[in-house]
Amino acid sequence: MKTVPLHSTKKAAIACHNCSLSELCLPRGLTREELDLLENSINKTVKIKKKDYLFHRDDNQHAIFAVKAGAVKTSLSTPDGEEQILGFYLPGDLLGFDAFAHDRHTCDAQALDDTLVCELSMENFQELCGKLPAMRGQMMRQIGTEIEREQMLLLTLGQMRTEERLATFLSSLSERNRERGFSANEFNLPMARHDLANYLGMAVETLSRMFSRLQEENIISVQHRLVKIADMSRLKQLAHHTCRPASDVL
Amino acid sequence: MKTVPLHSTKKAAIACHNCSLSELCLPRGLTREELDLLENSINKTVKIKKKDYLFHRDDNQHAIFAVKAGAVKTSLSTPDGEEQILGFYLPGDLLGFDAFAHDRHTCDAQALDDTLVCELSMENFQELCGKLPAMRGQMMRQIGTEIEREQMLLLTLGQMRTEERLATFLSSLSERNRERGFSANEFNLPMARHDLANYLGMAVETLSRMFSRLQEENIISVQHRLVKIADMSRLKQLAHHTCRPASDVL
DNA sequence: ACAGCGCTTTGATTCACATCAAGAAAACGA
DNA sequence: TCGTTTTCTTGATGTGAATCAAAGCGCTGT
Repeated sequence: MKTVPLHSTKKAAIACHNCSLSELCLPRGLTREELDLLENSINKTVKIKKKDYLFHRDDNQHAIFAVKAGAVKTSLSTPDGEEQILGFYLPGDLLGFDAFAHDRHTCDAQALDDTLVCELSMENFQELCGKLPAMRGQMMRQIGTEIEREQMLLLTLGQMRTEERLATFLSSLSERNRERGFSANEFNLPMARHDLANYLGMAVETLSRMFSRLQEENIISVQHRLVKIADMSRLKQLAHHTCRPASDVL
Repeated sequence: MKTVPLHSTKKAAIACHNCSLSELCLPRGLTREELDLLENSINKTVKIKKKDYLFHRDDNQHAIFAVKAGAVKTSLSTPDGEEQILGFYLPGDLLGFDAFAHDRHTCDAQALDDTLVCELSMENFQELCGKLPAMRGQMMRQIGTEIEREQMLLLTLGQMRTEERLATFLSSLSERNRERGFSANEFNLPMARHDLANYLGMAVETLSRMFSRLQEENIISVQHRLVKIADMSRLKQLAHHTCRPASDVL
C-alpha cells in the first residue's frame, strides 16, 4: 500500500523512437532532435506492481506518467474512507495533470495490474514545455482530453440512470479499443466490479444487475471480465446521451 | 440564444494594471513588461448580456475568458435535450480550457447575468505561453484548479447524498467569497434553483427541500437567492466529505 | 487437490429521491 | 399599476437503486 520508490525500479531500454504508443503520447509531432531531448528527461519503463501506487495525494514528488502496459486508476477519498474513482488509464494514456495547481497530486493513483509506465518529473516537464513548442501543444491537447473526459463523466453521473451509465462506459471502452487497434467487440475489463461500480457511482450489486440485464437483452455477453458486444447499435442507442463521437473519452 | 459577436462590443479602458482581480487572474506573477504584452493581446471588458452565450460547443472561434463581473455557467447537453451544468464562473475565474484538445469548445458557456469578461484568443494565448514562462506557469495553475474543481464535483455527484451536496456547495461558495474579500456568512447565489439543482445532480424540488431542511436545522437561512450561514461549523461538518481546505474550489 | 478467501451474482426489503400536482411568491412586461 | 409568466416551495405518491442477506464461483497458495 506504499508508494513505490521509483528510482529503485530498473530502466529498460525501450525508447520513444520504438514505442508503439508514441503517436498517442507526448512524442506526437516532435522532430527527431526534440524526441532525443524528451527521451533524456524521462524514466523509461518503470515497473509498478499490481496494487502499488504511482503516487499519493499530497506527495511532494510529482510527475507526469505515461502508461505503456497494464492499467491505473486514480481516486479521491474522503476522511471517512469513502472514495470516488476518477479515471482509468490504459496504455497510451497520460496522467498526473492534477498536480498543476498546487505542486502536489490531488488524488491517488494505483496500479490495477502489473503496469509499465514512463515517468517525466514535473521539473523536466516544465523545462521541455518551455523549449519545445510542439511538446507544449501536445501537452495542451492531452490536458484538454483529460478535461473532456471528466466533463463526460460529470454528465454520466449527473444525468444518466444506471443502465445508461454502463452502456456509455462499455461503448467508450469499445471505441478506445478500436482506436488502439484492438477488437471493438470483444475485450477484457481492466478493473474489478467494485472499481467500476464506484467509478459509475452505483452499488456493486446494481452494476452486476445491469450487466445481467444487458446480457438478457442480448446486447452483450459477459463472463468474469470478458465482455463481448453482440449488438453495438443497440448499445450505442442506450448510451445515446454521449455527445461527441466518443473518441479519446473513456 | 445566439453567440454574441464579441468584436461588436466595445473595449473599455480598464487595464490589467488597475484590475482588482489581477492577482487571481493570468497577470499574477508577471513583470510590468510582460503585463504590457498580455494587455495588448486581450479584449478588455467585453460586455455580455444575461442569457447570451460566450461560446457554444463546436464554435470554431475559441478563446480563454476571464470573468470581471457577473457570472457564467458552462454546460454539456445531450441530443435529447438534457443538460449537465459543469461549472459556475465568478469574478476572477477563467474559463475556456475545454477547447485545448480539439480546437473547439466542448461545452456551452452562458451568462447568468449581465457580465463583463476579458477575452484572450487561443492564438494569442498560445503565443504568450511560448514567450512568457511566468504566464505558462500561471496558466498551468489555472488548469490545475479547473481539474481539481471537476474532480471535487465528481466526488460530490458520485458519493454524496443530496443534503451533503448542498452543504458542500454552500461551504465552497462561502470560502470563495471570503477569499475574494466578501462576507463568508452572507451572500447572494448567482444562479437560479434550476441551475443549481442540475449542477448538483438532483431535482429542483429536492434542492428546495434541502434548503428548507438546512433552514429548519438552523444551519442557514434563505430567502430567494440570499443565503445567510448561521452555523458554519455544522455546515462544514455536513460537508465533511470535502477534502482540501476547499480553496479555489467551487 | 483441496481448503479458504475474495469476488460476483441473485433475491428480498427498504429508502432516498424523482415525479406528479398544486399553490405561493417574485419577476417581468405592457 | 396590474396581469401574466416564471420561479420557488410544499405535499402526496411512486420507483430506481441502495442495502441487507446469502449462495455460487473462481483464485490463491500450500
